[in-house]
Amino acid sequence: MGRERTKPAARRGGHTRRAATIQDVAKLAHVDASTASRVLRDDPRQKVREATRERILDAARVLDYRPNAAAQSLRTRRTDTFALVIPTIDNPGFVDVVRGIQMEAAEREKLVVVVEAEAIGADEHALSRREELFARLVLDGRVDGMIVAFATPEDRLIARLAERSLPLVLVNRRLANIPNWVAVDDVKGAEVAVEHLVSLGHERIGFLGFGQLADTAQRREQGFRGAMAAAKLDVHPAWVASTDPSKDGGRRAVAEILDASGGDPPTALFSASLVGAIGALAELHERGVTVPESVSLVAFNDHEIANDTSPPLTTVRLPNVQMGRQAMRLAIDVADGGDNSEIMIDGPIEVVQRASTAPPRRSPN
Amino acid sequence: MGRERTKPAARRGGHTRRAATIQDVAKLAHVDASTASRVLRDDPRQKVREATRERILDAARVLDYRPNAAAQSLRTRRTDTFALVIPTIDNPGFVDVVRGIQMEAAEREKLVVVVEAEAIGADEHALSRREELFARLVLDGRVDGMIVAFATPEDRLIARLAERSLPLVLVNRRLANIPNWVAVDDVKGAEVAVEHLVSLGHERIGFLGFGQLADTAQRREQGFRGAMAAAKLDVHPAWVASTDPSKDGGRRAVAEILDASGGDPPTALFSASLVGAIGALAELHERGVTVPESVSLVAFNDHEIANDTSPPLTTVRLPNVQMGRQAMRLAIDVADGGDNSEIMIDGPIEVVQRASTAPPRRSPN
DNA sequence: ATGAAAGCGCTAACAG
DNA sequence: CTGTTAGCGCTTTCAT
Repeated sequence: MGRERTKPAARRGGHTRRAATIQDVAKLAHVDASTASRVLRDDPRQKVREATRERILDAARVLDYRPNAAAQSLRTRRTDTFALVIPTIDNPGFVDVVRGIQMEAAEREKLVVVVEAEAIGADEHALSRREELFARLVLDGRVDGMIVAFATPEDRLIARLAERSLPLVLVNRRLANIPNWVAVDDVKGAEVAVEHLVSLGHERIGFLGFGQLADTAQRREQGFRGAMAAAKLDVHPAWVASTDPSKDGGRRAVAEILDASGGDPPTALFSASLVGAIGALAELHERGVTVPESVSLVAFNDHEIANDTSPPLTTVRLPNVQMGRQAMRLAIDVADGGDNSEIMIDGPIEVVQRASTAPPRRSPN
Repeated sequence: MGRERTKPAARRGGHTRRAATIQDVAKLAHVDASTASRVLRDDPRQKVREATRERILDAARVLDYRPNAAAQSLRTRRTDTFALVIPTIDNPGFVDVVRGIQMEAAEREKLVVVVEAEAIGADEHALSRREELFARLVLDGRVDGMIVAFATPEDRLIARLAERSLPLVLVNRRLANIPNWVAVDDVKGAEVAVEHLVSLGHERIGFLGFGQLADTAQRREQGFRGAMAAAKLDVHPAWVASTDPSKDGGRRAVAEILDASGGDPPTALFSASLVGAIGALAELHERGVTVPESVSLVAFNDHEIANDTSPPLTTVRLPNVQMGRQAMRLAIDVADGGDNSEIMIDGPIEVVQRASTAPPRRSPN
């Protein structure tokens, strides 16, 4: 690691004039601070004469007044800030959800602290560091609530947070003892994928599962099996593989199925994960199995990246942005003392047809 | 937008017992709050008898004491929190930088608020909403400083922030009047890319430029031209195109070059952006131009996604994680009253050879 | 080595 | 309709 070329510089980074306080505003407007406070937050419970209000507003404008967040939250015990915990930023499956959360937050004038759990590290000290960080966020009153997305159920942290009975919302994950969650309909998503393949004429359909520990994984498999049964199709045990939700996991899952099914491979595969499908594609390509000619592939969750693989991947798009928005709303509600709730997003679930799915080569009939 | 299936639930989301304050700790340890404070922050300037210290520490442990962040920062005027502003989370070029920033922050026990500028919206009210959000972050004392990454120079916001002389660090962007920046060596990165192509035997090399307004874009072009000159190669004007840094921009840039160069197209292209290169690849594919047989393509900035295109993209990898870490360090330094500095990251810059580059078909000689 | 006292900037009863 | 008072939880002189 090279030494950087540094050019120390001119001025110091210090602030200039001290920021105006509400006292300053009050003084300038010839009123008491409490009156200024009422006007500035337009407190609905208290009437203020129009002339006074004007004077205060003017004063605030003149002084460029900004309320001090620390003082405000020390007093009110609210920060208008929420923590969002995700495993990593670098997963196409998360992007829309994060976006939805941030959009909703922006509109409701809340701040979002994104904590990337993986960034905290994976060494031996990482776990305690992570706990420490969570503790600081939550227990020190820096946030009004917490949104945990795509958590791994192993995570003891969630359990510990739940104990604290701090407003906590789970996204796309349901856990015993955590009363608040928002999820998309994984079962239906999987069904839609299978129905797409069936409508193309496939009858021998395999399943690439990921992260068995996550409840979403189980529901996707359940949806898969349900749709297969509904279509009166058998699920050959050798056509089902489960690994971890990564590109490499996708490769291994495909390898497993291909190796195990011998001369009797499926004509189509449903991957319960988009990154997994990308890995699967790579493995198929390496083995000379053409897509979609020899085997069709459809993945759960859509993202622009599906356009860039070869062939472009057919996917099932879930209402992820909506899920994010709803999660943020729920977090705000709960922080405001609202009731807990369990929310299943009822948005559109649709196939985004690209080039990786086609009728099976020898259309069975 | 369908109504969600909501199941309101059991308990309310309220907290349980009130958190212990430093007063509680002090009382339990039979000392004054000020003494407790000294021990708990292990203030180096003040000696405390070992026995007393133990008692206080024990009390804190027993009560599970956590300092209240708001009170602390109201008093000390520090939040140990920094804002990170990025255009969007969904850009492979940003991932490593964000990761670096977060890692460094975790190690230095700082919190990072990630603000995704795009998430704030693009409608007519978005700009003012964005300004408002920035204002709240920065001016309300919620953060000790701000890291702005990949900013678009148009952004008036930065200028306004600079006026406030709040600790502000630019990442991968240099702007007049902003004294703090951290950047990788774009010029060298571009040179390395060109040298790679030259070493393969290419002499007719085109340039896909992006986002002319950004200074990085200019430096990459400058590196390109410099390396071409150094290799005594001409840059045909028709081989240079500049669009916006998006997939579609990449498509258009390629189209432009192919259309303009007629029967005399370049044998290799250097794309100053990874997403741009992905678009370029798509356009080439659509036009039946094979990569790398008909034209080689190398992109600035590496990311795993480069493995998933077809063919996999050769890239130049910059020390982006290092840049992120350094940015965080600088932000902390400046917030601590340290001197401003301009830092050029001096890390490894290397070609990641994949399948999109090869010697030109008819090796010139 | 420890305690007493003051105050950061704001809001929320309570008076008037 | 507006002012007075008190205090959120913490740190920091200043005494002792």
